Amino acid sequence: MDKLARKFYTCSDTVLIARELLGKLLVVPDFDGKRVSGIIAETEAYLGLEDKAAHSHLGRRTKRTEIMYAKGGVAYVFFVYGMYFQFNVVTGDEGSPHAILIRAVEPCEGIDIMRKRRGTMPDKNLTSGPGKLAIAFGIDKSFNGADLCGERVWIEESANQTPAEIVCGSRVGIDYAEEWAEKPLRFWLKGNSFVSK
DNA sequence: CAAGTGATTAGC
DNA sequence: CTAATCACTTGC
Repeated sequence: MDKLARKFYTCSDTVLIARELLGKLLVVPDFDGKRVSGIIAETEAYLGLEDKAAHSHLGRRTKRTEIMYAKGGVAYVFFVYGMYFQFNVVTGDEGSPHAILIRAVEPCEGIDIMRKRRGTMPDKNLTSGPGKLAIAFGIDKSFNGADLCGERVWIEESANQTPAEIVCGSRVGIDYAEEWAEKPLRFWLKGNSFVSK
């Protein structure tokens, strides 16, 4: 399967891309070249300047948020709560700081590697949250800025994509964002058991 | 339900 | 410089 092309990330609306990412395959080859992959089951859109929940709200530009201003199709990885990395996809044109947080995936290839990284626990719990999937995929700060058209991490069409209904709701963990906290910018595959709680 | 954990940020 | 906060997870 081919990697999604640059224009997928730059030539449409962030909210639309957040929906389209569902059902696609997130792929990270490990050092052996062995693939670790999962079907994207849950995403959240963060909309640049106006979104009070976004790190780039009001054009805030710091060392951390700098990569959000890059051209779409690169990774934005940040560290939070002293323990967890969050994997985001930057979208839009250069200078437009939009991003999509990948909140959950359904393990596909390399499940043994994921189990090893996450330790003993039910498979249902391997990648059912943004911090968990970063651990399972071995995503850390060094992935920040990685080109999704490169060799480090990418997204491709899923071969046996079973059509599923997409539903939306409010985003989680952003109670500080006032009226933006309730906007329906979180999307997931209906009934998928890997969607975070 | 609450603690843990440390980078990041805003505010002196 | 210091202190508060945080796009979460786990274990009590």
